[in-house]
Amino acid sequence: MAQEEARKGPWSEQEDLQLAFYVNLFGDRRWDFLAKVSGLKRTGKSCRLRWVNYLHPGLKRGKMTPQEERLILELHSKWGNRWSRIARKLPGRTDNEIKNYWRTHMRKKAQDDRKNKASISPSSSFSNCSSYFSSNSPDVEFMPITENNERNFYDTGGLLGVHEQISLQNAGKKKVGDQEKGKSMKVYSMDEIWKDIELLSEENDTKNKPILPSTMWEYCPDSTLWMTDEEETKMFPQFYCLDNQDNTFFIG
DNA sequence: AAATATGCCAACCGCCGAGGA
DNA sequence: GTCCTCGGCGGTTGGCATATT
Repeated sequence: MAQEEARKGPWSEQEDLQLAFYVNLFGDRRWDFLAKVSGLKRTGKSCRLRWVNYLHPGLKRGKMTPQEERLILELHSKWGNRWSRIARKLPGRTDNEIKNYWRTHMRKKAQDDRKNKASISPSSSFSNCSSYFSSNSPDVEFMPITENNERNFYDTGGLLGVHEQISLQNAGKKKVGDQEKGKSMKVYSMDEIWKDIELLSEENDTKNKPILPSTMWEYCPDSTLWMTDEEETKMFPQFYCLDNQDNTFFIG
């Protein structure tokens, strides 16, 4: 079968909404499936990346704190470029973010070191790092997570509803910042959600592309879609939940 | 004010391992 | 045991924003 050419490049807000909606519906595991079901002309990989690095509700934005910097330095000296592993110890930070951070800041630091070395004594840039730890640093494990209890950041389940977060992102135009995470359940009507999507499709001039596949279920050959409430709750700790009585969505 | 350099970040690419057929 | 698909990971690149000259 001739696969349609996958879309590449920056994601539109409409695509983000679409992806977030379907991730909340089906969970964040089967990315190929999600890519198909959602009607997005993206690869599963691309969807996963977008979710993990940008749309995930638990994401922290903004500058690294000194504690985070210290932790990155320490973990990198321990594990090297195992960014995903390091990221697991920094809740809300992605491997990509840490990788980028390391590249820019450490490159700069290395340059500075080189300058310093020229004037002081010869030493590796890491000896510099270790002195950084020993000095003024309290316990580096400021976020104690045991190996067993290690929560994979990529698992679905953040504090902020996707719709809420995307709205915030739209309001703040990309830079989410350290906004207060949603502490209470928020209720959206179907109309609100779809209005958002419709607005976006108008803005982006999507030329009447359907947001949803004609019948969603034709993409769901898999019995896992029919789970008990309990199973579903476990799998999707946070999702849109349709209230039949007043036709609203809960995000919880 | 314009040109250039640098910083930052999103996204792609290719490789690898796990799991299923 | 082999092949295939998919997800995850690390490296890299491209483009936009900001700073500097």
